[in-house]
Amino acid sequence: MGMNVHPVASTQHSESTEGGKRERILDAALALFAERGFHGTPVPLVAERAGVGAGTIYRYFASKEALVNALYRQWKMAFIDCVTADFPIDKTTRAQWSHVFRRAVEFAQKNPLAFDFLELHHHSPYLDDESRAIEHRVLTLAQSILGASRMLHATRDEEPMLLISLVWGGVIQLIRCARQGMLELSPEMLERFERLSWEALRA
Amino acid sequence: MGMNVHPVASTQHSESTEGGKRERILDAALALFAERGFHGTPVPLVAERAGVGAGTIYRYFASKEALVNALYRQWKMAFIDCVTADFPIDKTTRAQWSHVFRRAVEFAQKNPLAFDFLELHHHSPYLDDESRAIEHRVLTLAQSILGASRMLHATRDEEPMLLISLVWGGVIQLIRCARQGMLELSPEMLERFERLSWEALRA
Amino acid sequence: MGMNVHPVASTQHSESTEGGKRERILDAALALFAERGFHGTPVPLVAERAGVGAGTIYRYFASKEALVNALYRQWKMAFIDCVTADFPIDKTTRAQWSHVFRRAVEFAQKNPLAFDFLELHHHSPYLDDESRAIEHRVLTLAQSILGASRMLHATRDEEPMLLISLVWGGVIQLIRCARQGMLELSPEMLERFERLSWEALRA
Amino acid sequence: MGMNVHPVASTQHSESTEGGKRERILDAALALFAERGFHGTPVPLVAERAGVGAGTIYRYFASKEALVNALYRQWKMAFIDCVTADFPIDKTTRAQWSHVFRRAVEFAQKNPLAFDFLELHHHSPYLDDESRAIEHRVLTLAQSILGASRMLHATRDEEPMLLISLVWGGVIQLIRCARQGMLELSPEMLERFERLSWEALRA
DNA sequence: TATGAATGAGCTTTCATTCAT
DNA sequence: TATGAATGAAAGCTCATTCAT
Repeated sequence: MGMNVHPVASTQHSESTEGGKRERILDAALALFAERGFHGTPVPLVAERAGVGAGTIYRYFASKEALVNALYRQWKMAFIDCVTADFPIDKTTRAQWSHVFRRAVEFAQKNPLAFDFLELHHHSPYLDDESRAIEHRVLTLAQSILGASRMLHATRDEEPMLLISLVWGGVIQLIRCARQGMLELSPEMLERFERLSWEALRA
Repeated sequence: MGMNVHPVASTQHSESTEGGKRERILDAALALFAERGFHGTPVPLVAERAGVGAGTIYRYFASKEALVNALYRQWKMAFIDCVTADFPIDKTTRAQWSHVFRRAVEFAQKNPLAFDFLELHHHSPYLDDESRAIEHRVLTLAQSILGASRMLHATRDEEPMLLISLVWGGVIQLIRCARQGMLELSPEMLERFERLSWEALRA
Repeated sequence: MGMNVHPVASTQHSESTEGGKRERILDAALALFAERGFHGTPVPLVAERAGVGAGTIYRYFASKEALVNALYRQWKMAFIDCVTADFPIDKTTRAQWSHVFRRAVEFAQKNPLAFDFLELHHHSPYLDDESRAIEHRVLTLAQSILGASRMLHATRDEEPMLLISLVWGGVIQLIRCARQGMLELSPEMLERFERLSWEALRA
Repeated sequence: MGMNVHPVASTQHSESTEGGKRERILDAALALFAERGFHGTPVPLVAERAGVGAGTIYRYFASKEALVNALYRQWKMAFIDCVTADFPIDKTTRAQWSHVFRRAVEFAQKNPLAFDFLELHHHSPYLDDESRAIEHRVLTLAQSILGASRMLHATRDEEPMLLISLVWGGVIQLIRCARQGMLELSPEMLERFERLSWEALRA
């Protein structure tokens, strides 16, 4: 739960006949932007997939750029919420990393299109300042958590950005490999990776 | 040398007046595709930056897609060559990882546009099978090397893809962070990251 | 009175909350068509300014063209009524011209938007035959009056159309100049122009 | 002559197969803008009439607005040149007015579309500052000439703008009437109007 | 009766590609 | 061989009109 108050769960099916128009447009845009990129996706195609008229999109979003930004924010926030909800703030750093890792993988598995979209579009020129600001918040949060656990000697006495790069880049790559069929993300495999990445983090 | 026989060195300056037209076109396309993406870059703009006529591009490349594929292959190969050239096949796994890590970072620092381009475009719908095949070769190579060192108990007794994902994803993320100014890649920092990632790999 | 039974007085304020919807629509259309032209004015914008729903306009007017024609007729008639009401049929031609001139200027000053609208739209392709017929009636009237006074040697022994063109074109130009701020239409200035134009007409 | 160095003479035929593309576009735009207005004329229609591709227009003009401004300036300048060329600066004011009147009528008869276009579009919101500046120059010139002749007691001792409004508005109206078939502009008729308007001007 | 969300045809503009030079 | 003017299909977007409410 937590993440379920967001449109996360409701959006991975794409040709729904029910549902608000705005949501249908966002769903269609997610699938197409993830697959073909922003510039590679014509607005009329989004409209067709959403089952609405082309003009209708402009009743909900001021421009194609506004649409991609709305989409980006929605899913970035959903991802952040998913990972941070029920964060075991009073547990060990070990437990915290376990939580973050599991939630991130869970999000990517439940929302594969959203995961691809976020990976594909982060730091694109058409993202506005607000979208980029959200991006920044995650890093800041991660840095502060790791900074704290470093003080407690729970994690390695290292520059936090180095540790974050290693394990977070690792997680993203893991999911990508799985997406390309080079690896099957069985519960056992996930546990092994989680242990492995914790080895890289811990003091 | 190794990597120097490839167009690596000649391509990071972009307005050159000398040089073959084909190369000038590829250089211009690299800079523009890296910055604005494939669909976001008009062919006439590539021509202008290359200092050639728009029609000339079509004398060297059958289409815009052919151009991006040629570019992708060129740089992916250059990257592979850079990392694999002088590979210390007879040294310790530790030395091998050190070699790979240093070369990858070196490549990214010498060819920032190429690094961005490869990251941005991997697995795009307009890449053809041959381009994708090259992508695959790297992984296969890495897997076999790690498989061998696993046998020798030089690296952890783990599924190679898990280890590869972790450290390789880490390297890519490290470079990205540096590109965005969140980290300065000083020699010392690089050494620390290399040690860190080796810790994750080693038995 | 005369002209006051027409919607002349009620229409130069534009955001009225009272009043019939039809009238509010016509008022909004007048302001917008005068400022931006027919093709330059979206129907939804007319609706917004009129404070009605977009669909409501189509309950009162069959189409945008029907609206502009209704507007044209309304104001052309209002103008004709304004100029012809209380026409001193039994006075001297001199007095008659004075009346016409004063009334025309008065109309333009009281209804600047209507004056601009009529000037901008006369003989537009989207005006229908009926609208154009009204246009014609004015000229015919003027010609007959001037024809009569010519017989009486009150005005020059000239082709009436020539005299009409001169003084009527002059009046329109005078008002235009004033609208553009190139001239201030003080009572004294008006009197001077009236005398001048009479000099052009009189025998 | 004088005006013949400008594209005046060459532009009233519209479907020409010879001629520069830019000129063909301007000719087509003139006819269509004069007939249907700026907002009422789609760019592809201009292209079709000019016998060029739709995209070609944008090689010559940055936008539809740039096109209408170029057109406006071209013809406004042509008109000014036509009226001012060979201006009898050292002759009587009477001769000067005769010159201006004849040239203006001549221009309107040779370039009926241009005359309509200029009349229809003057002071439109899409005209830029430069276009408007040209507009202003004419008035300033006329005012100074009439101011001078007033000093010499060659014309009435009146506010120049009043006289200009009267006779210039008259000329425009005369041409309009002729265009609508309400008057035939025979040489004799023109001479009579010219005499009439001079009567209105002279001391 | 009145609405305004929805539409899709049509607008302005761009751009991958061609071809006369 | 190299060009870049020209193209027209298709892009992003607007708006006159409709119709379910």
